Amino acid sequence: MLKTLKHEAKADYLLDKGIEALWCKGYNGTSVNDIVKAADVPKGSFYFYFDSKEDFVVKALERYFNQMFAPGEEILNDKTISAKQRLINFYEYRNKIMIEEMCCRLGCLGSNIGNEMSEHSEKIRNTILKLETRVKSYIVNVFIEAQKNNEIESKYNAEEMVDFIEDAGKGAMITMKEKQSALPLDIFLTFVKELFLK
Amino acid sequence: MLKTLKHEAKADYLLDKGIEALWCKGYNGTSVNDIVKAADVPKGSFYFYFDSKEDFVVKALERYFNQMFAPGEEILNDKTISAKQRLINFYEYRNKIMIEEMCCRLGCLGSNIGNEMSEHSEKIRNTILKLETRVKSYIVNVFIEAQKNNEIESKYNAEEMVDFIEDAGKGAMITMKEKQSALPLDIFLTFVKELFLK
DNA sequence: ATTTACTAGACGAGTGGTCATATATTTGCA
DNA sequence: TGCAAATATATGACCACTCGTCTAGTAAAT
Repeated sequence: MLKTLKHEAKADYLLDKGIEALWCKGYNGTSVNDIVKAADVPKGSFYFYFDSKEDFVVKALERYFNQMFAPGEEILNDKTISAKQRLINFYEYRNKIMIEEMCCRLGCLGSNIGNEMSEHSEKIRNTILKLETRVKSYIVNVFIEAQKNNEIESKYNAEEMVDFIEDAGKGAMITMKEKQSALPLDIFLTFVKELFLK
Repeated sequence: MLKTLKHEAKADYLLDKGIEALWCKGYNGTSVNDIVKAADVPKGSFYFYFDSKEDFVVKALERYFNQMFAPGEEILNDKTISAKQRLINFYEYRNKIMIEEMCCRLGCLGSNIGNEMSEHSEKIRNTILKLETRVKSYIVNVFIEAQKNNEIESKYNAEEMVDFIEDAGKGAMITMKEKQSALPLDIFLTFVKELFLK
């Protein structure tokens, strides 16, 4: 039991170091060597903790989503604040993370890898699909709550509207990287609020 | 002069074959070998026609945008049709291309490579920025025309709104790849029309 | 004969992945 | 409790292959 915990701790350490590299350089741009060097772990150990590079990336994505979404989940669940405001706070928080912490250069690991690998690995594609669906369901719930409270126009299908907004956010992050500017995220937020207004 | 034409024709041929591979597998997923094999050209020739892989990709992006945007430009410039309808036709056309021709699996070469390489190659980043800016300016012009005709709500800044819509389209293409479904593009179009309505 | 167009194949570095061997750590039993 | 047997973890050399690039050369045109 203790050894299992130690095992998991080291695997997580490798994942954390690997996430940094993957986030910046993508799947094909990141080698197993990059990961073990960053973690200062011998190459052979990598394959003791993970079956393959693909397996590593699947687990990295799961860890990334769980870590990144935890604060967002809290924001969305804070019942002391109106549903609509929670949505706005959530998107503002996410923008802030992308701008400040990552200097407009990295975007979202999930959509980076999703864009690069969906066509080439079913395991990775399905992992991202599953994780994004989970995040989206939280947002949709708050969205529906806001519609019930008449804070957001209720003629729209909540699922579809959240899909659209999430996609607009994904695209804004690509343009953010291309322009090395936070402007696309600002514009994104402006129009999200606009859509809520209807 | 003749040899220059031949030279250019062969370079273009390599570009066309390379675009296919790049589109599907990205920058780091596509090797120089992949390109020369697809074109059935000896490997050594590659560096006779291009300075480097990076140089090749810059030229591939330019060729891709010029080829892909030509029909779109015609649609946007067809003065027999109202400005607003031209915009809708343009986005419908683009969706159709992405869905039918590419089976929801490839997305846009520009934003694929932009997402993968912006952080790692200034040449590629600036090329994509330049090409996307050119496309966007055409759209903005038609957008402004539609606003002048009162076909589209004119309280919005045209540049910003087109930025937002273009980003929403980029993101929808990522999700399309992840889901292997055209639905994200359909939702995108629905909300674009909705935004126009205001 | 000289210049120009083109190509084969080698170069060193790096790829994902394997494996034999070595060392801790835990376990079952005396 | 002591200790051997079993298990878990660590290590880096090594595999076959691919990477982007370049040099030295052949083929073709002038």
